[in-house]
Amino acid sequence: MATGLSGALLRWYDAERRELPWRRTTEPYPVLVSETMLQQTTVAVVVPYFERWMTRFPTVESLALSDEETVLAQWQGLGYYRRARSLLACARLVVESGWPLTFAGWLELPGVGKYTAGAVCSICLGERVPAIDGNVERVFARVAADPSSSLKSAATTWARGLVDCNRPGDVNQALMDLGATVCRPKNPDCGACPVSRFCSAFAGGMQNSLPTPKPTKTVVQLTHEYVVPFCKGQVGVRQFGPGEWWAGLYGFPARNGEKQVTDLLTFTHTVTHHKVTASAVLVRTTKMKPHLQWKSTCELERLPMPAPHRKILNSALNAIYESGSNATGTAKVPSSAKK
DNA sequence: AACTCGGGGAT
DNA sequence: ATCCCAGAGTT
Repeated sequence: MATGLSGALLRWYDAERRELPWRRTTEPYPVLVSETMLQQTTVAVVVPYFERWMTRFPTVESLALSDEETVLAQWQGLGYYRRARSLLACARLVVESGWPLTFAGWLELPGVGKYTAGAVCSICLGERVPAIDGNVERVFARVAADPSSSLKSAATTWARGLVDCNRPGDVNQALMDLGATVCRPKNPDCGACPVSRFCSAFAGGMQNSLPTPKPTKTVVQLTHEYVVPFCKGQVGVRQFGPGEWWAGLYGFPARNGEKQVTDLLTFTHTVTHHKVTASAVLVRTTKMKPHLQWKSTCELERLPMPAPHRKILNSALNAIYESGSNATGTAKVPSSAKK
């Protein structure tokens, strides 16, 4: 029987926990998929990706037998595409050698760091190891009223004591649920908090000034102009190379002085500390430039593209189908071209 | 320790 | 517009 803070936390968790699709099981495969998707990504965004992924790759064997492009296509739009490659590599290692049975074994898998190893081991194996994410760091900073700018080490020591019980996986997930729904970054709901009586920040009325905010990085402004080449019903794309953003994924080439263009759209997207103002134009050509890969709309659906380029593609397909609507008015925008 | 790597939702 | 999210890997 857990007592004190962890006991109050678990009682709250049993009553208030979020019902999430990956919480229906403690099998390592779905748990690893969810934990990988959740790295630096919000729960609401992950849920539909997780459901689709488990339908497309229901078992670790089915994932291991897939090719990288198919895997990346399932991941497209989630960002941090290294995670998808790591997950594929994990699947192949696991099919070869079996699931790791210890924290140290999990740490050796690609894309599995201390957080993910702790989460999977505690949830699937019942190992008493902490899982320190941004939520847990924030909860710790407030409970301990710790103003430090580097909380990882102290939060780990603190959480090690909390998970030393019969339900380490639930303690870890309870801390994250608490951080996500009650001990929020802004305006924490201390009135609804099950551990407020253990919280030093609450006692001192400092919950809104902890944790200490990190210095903001300066944002670099960039402008990217893209061209969507169109020829005989096919679209020209290129694969991003090593060292480029979105290496290995597909998208559109930079505009290079093309005339006779159709304006498509202008929008901004943010890549870490870069703010890019992107614009794209459509160019209808009569020759398929050989340095590009020419794809039908059907093939484009299955191609892994980062979100901004998928957005450009959809805009281009809309423009093409509008101008190409025939006398019978039967031309339709493919469902994949909807926003 | 500092940096890269995506994208989106909440405020 | 800013913050920050169930972080990991590299330099």
